[in-house]
Amino acid sequence: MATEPKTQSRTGAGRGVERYDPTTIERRWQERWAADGLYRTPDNAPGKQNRYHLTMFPYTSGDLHVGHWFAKAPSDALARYYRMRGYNVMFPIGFDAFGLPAENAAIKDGVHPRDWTNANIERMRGQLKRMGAMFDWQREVNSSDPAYYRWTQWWFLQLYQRALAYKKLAAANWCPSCNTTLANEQVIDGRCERCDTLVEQRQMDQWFFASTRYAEELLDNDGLEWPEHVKVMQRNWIGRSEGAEASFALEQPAADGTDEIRIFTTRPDTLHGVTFMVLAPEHPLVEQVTRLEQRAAVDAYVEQTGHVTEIERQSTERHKTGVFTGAYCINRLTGERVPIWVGDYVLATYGTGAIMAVPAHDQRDFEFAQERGLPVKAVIAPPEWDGQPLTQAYVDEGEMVNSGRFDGLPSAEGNRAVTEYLAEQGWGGSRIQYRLRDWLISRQRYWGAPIPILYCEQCGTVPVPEDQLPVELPYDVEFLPTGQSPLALSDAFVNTTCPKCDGPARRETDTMDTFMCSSWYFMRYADPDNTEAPVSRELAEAWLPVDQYTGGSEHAVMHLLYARFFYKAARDIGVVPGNEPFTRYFSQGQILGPDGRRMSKSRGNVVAPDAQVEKWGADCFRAYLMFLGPWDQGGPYDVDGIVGVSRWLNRVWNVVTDPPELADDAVSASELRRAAHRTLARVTADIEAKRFNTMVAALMELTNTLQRFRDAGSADRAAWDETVRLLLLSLAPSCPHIAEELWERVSGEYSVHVQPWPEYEEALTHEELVTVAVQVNGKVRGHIQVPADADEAAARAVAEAEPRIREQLQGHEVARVIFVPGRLLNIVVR
RNA sequence: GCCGAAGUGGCGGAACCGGCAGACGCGACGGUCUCAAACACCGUUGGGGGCAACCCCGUGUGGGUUCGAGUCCCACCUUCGGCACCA
Repeated sequence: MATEPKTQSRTGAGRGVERYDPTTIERRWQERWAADGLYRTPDNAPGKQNRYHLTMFPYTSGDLHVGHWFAKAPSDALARYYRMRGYNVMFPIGFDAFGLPAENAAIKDGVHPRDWTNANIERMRGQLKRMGAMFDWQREVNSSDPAYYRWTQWWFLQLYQRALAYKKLAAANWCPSCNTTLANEQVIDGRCERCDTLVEQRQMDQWFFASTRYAEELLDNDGLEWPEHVKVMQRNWIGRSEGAEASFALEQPAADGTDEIRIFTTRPDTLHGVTFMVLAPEHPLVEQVTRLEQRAAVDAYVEQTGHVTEIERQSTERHKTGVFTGAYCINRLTGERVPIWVGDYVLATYGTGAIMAVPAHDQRDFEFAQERGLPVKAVIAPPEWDGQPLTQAYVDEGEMVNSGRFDGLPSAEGNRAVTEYLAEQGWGGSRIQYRLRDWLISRQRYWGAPIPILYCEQCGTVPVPEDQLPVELPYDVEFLPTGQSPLALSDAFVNTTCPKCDGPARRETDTMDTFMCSSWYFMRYADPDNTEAPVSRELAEAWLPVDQYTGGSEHAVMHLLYARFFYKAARDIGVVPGNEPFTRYFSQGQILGPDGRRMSKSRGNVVAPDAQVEKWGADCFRAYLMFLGPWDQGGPYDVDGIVGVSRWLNRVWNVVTDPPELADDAVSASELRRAAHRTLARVTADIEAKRFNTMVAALMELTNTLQRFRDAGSADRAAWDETVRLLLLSLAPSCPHIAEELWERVSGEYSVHVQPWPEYEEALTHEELVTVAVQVNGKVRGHIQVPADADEAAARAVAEAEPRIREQLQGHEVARVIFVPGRLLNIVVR
């Protein structure tokens, strides 16, 4: 039992027991668990099934915030529960250690990104350990460690070999504040996801991953046990459209021999209604087709649209600008001559970067045509159309008119017929288009994994041979706020020799998007020290895919989509089993400041977890975060509410360490055991459904029941012991320290965390006597006590014996009786 | 504009399949212990009425289905999240 000197409680407890002191017991157990390797997870545990639980690894910002606790504490409770359920559970942790803030700190404060990051890891590791989670620290990964990013580079080479990584010159999202390019997913409302700066477009030679090649497979997420809204967001992001591609003949072929404009449309049934074409300003044909007399106007327009920010350009409010090129093409279906315009409402990056404009049946084309007096030709008849010119675009389906041989067909059939006809004639055919763009991974920054490519004067683009990995980041570089990557300024890094011809070569100076590091970190946990491969096939099969992933929904279309793409590529490379990285995913809500707004230093509403832990203890803080509300909702952190959880844990402590007089007592035996088993049933169901708030409430109720018996002075010995035992076991996942301490005191055993999860007795989860509400005409008029298995006749007999009920029934005729066993009796009278 | 989620006491929230609305907490109020306090302990706490047993009203708004609706259906309002010239 307890070995340290007992401190006397103050007046309140009044019973001369030792007080609950979370700080002391939490430190002691954390040390003991670490010393014993209690949370080391073997790759194979005889007789146990492996189960992989994962919480997103934190970015090394320097301090854990309440959000980290909110994400990780319930996730830990879940992992601990499955461990008690008999699984060999892996619950690893590591650090997402590459990224911009480290480099910005270097520029601002003169600290090297590596030192800054490592110091942060050191601090965060301590904070994470204070949480008392069952992390297996021997599996820790650090994405900025050369032993890790060597494999990030290896992955790049595998993708390169399979032509899944390629370099192209394209308009890229450029954040002028971060001085780097961004992937599409990292631009939110035209602004940088990190720093909120307006994003510009720049033509740049950049590395991409061909994620669109997996678009169809990524779209298929039905089988995943993920929140529906996340699956919907991903489907919308991928944005599959079925339609047709069609070729329009240029009236005069371009200088380079191009003789057509290709467009994508989802409405081939409107092809006869084309009255003009629009090219995106970036479209290569703009330069080619523009006629002499329009050149000045077109050049000025293209120049001007280059200065429009992406957010302005994409605003639907903005009126549609454009300029005529002077050139024409031919609608092959009608032989009509169609003018070619340039307009920035057409996006260069979607479809072919050119559209056929059908003002009669597209709102945007209609607006464009109206302003310029371009003709509107109706080819789909609106219902009850009188043949008069349209005053607005009719965008719904209808019957084809003015469409020659296709007249009379409804839109759906028309789409098919026109597409087939285009294919027959060699003018196009059916096509599927995605909104998803290939993933731009080049970053013009230092603190990331260097792209393992070099450029040789003789051999061109040469991948760094695998045995020469990692391409290490040089430590000794200058961090200047020039907008140039320090790598580009480092001669020692840039200048190298070609592995093919031994001639002089220059290294690629861009680094990889840090989302690349986080796309495979969960594989590395399975085999963190492997020097031959990112993960061995054997261990990949032992652990992957992840059984339960938890993290914030801000990653719904970034990390989670990239990781899915990456896993499919890894599967095709032969490294991992299965098709999806995360079988189950749960997205927790966001914890806000006490004022209901996002916590931020500038708002002064940041709650520091360290202070909460110091004041209340880790168990209390963990349980309070679980108790706040539904985990997937999040919400404001109410600093005053935690005292309720603290009082509860004190009650748990007091009731367990200072039991009442114990004897044989049939009444308390029955009541206690029923309460215990009912609670266990609730807690079990709640944990599995991740309803931690009601789980804590159930545990509080059981504690209150125990306390009631303690205050009464006596209880049945066996039932009391059983109830305390069940309370501590079901408390263990959420409050591991106090559960361990009290478990040792009552049972003398170690550790509560290796105990099997108890089974409840079904029969004990129901009451023997139940209270049934008695209604007359749907209004509650009284309550009766009946045996749980009483039938309608029995319940009615008891009810009608009640004076109040009899009074209500007097003078009325019973029309109907509804009986819900164990709950309610409703007597309907006339 | 489109898609998704949600509106319940002073506050966070609970209520499995349509069956006693407000579990569990916070706060507030009253009390105990204390020189005094508290993160100690006990009690009360949706609103209104009644001395009382009790009665009436009440889950964003308006309608509907039902013996019975927070829960189902229709319309609307509000809030939050996502997407937004994607042809």
